[in-house]
Amino acid sequence: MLEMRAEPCSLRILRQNAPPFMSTERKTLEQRAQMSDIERLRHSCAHIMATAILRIWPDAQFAYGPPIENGFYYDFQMKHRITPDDFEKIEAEMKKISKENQKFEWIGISREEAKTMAESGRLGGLTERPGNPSVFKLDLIDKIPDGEQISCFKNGDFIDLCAGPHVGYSGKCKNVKLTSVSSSFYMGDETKPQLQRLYGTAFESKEELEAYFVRLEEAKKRDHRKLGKEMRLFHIDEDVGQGLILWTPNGAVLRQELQNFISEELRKQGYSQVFTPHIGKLALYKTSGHFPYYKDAQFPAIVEPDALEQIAHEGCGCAEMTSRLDAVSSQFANQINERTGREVIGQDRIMDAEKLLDGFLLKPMNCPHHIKIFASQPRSYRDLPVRLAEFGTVYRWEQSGELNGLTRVRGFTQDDAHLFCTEDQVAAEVLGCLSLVKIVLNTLGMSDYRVRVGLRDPDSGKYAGNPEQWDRAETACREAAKTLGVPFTEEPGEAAFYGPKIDFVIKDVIGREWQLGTVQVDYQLPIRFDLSYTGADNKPHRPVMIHRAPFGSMERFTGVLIEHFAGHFPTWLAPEQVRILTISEKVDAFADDTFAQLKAAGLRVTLNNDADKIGAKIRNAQLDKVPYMLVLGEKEAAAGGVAVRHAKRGDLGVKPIADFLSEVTSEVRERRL
RNA sequence: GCCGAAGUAGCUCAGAGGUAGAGCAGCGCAUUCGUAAUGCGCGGGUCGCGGGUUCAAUUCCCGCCUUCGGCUCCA
Repeated sequence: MLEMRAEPCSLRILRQNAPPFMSTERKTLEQRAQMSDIERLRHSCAHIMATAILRIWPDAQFAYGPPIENGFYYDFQMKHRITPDDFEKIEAEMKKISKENQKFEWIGISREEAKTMAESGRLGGLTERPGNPSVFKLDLIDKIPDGEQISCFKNGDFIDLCAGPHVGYSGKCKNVKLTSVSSSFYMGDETKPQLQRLYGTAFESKEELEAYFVRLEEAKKRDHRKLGKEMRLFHIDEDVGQGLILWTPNGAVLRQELQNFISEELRKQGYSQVFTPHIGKLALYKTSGHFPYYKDAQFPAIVEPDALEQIAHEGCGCAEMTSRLDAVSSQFANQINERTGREVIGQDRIMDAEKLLDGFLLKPMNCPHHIKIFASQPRSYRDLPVRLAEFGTVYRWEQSGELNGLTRVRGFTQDDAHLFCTEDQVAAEVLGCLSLVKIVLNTLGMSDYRVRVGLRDPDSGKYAGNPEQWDRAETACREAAKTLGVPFTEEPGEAAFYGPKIDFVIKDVIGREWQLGTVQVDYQLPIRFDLSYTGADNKPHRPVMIHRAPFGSMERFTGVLIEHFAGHFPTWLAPEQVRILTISEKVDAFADDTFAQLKAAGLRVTLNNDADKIGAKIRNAQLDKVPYMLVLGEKEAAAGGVAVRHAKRGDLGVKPIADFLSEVTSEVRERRL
């Protein structure tokens, strides 16, 4: 699961969840016993796959082979590198093993016996393998707590360290298919050996197996990267840079409509729109605490031309420049440490003021800018809450291997806002944020989501702020989550160190989960920036900050949305809402007139008066996923009507233009699905 | 960043040590047609980039870039 480190600030960017099965933690025996039938089957398939691999490559050393959501895998190490060309051979061997109908037998052994078997290479092998000890099994044995029964399973000649459970006989495992091969680190640890990971899937019946691959094919058809290209929604260009999205005209319409929608809701909820630049001084992020702690995840600092010339003149090297950029003055350090009441900036970062280098940073988040807007004038308790909203573009240096279409990018625009309020207002404001998220998701028909409430770990002392404050904020989050009417889970230890949070995890139509929106309560940044407002008692008070983003980012949300609708956007979002299709040149004038009327009504309409036949024009419009097609021929011209065809609902018959216009414009205005 | 695979026309893809081909899209001409493809013709590629081997490289080798599948990461 996601690890929540002590972060100084803010909107955790919305990431796909690590699937729960990635955890290599040992399961308890009780958890094992709860394995479902299908998991049991797939886990047994992993053993059969290992057996097959060993028959072909006897040197293979196996590590860990669990069932996963849609199948199973086994991690192993061997000289031969598996490629998809090997799948057929391995599958054939697996089928053979299934036919042999080997019994899965449980064997309980002592720790000593287990170690002896592992050292001889017998454990996780078909025979003893002198000189090739089962290194991973040895390590796994060491991880089994003292006193716990060491459990093995044997099928045919293959004996594996395994807590089970398994199916009775390998004959059950016949509907199996290998799906992909990749690599992984032992125990998910980058410093440990890199293993080959072979994935497969298995089902009880042949029909289910086939249906699974059909579903996969369907899923591929709605991949936002494929649809994005086909529908010309966005483009990523090598010369611009990886992970940097170019929103093409069609995609820009989609994004603009989404932003208009959010903006309308924000106005209703009393937000103020702001604009801030894409960069800010390094000192700003030193105050917030983001620099240099997250340096690896940021684009490098931008140094002013004069300063650059100066240090070049001084013969300053890269390493020195970096440390001069990272450092702070003792005055700065004292100030921050005093405000927070802890030594958040160590002595090692302090440098003489004249050696310090300042520069700019492409903003990795918007909060510091919004904080400075809040702090730009004296604030009274009567002004609160102050709600500052911005579609703020941020830049983060994501690892190249992580980039993915619209869902993982290096520059993205958050539908961001920061709320500054009194302690007493936190509950109501969190509630307001959640209702906004709910409106957004409902409007888009995304009903399949769940909510995670991240609370503090009661046993940890890492949290900033006082316990009473935390209790109130956590209660506020919990109560707010309850009002959503959707299942939510409370996850202790998942809070940010500066405050509790609520994350929205959205399922797309295929069932994949994505973390999008988030609401976070923050007690820490107001302290670091020494924010205050004047209370009714005429004394300064510390405001509480709330970070929130219902979409998360325009990029990721759009990506999810494309897949959610499979490209068939509701009319209000469709880049092209209506296409007029003429049957022959004889109706060109009528078509022009109709086109002008729809255009005047504010619809995004195009006219296809090519010499193609009507069947071809309809086909093209269908493929372009245009919601409404108006077929115009001599009949319609004579009657002053339009023959309406909807991309999903088919032929809707002929109706007067005025009727069609009022229907579609109200559909768009109401943002109907 | 790590492991593996891939990159040929706008798109989907075929091909092979002797400087490339299909379908769709585009353009032109003909057709004037009633709810998912009218016909004929034409244009279009430094075969991702840079080196090397060779008489000859898009093809073989090396490096790089990008994409894909994972891993790791994800303020």
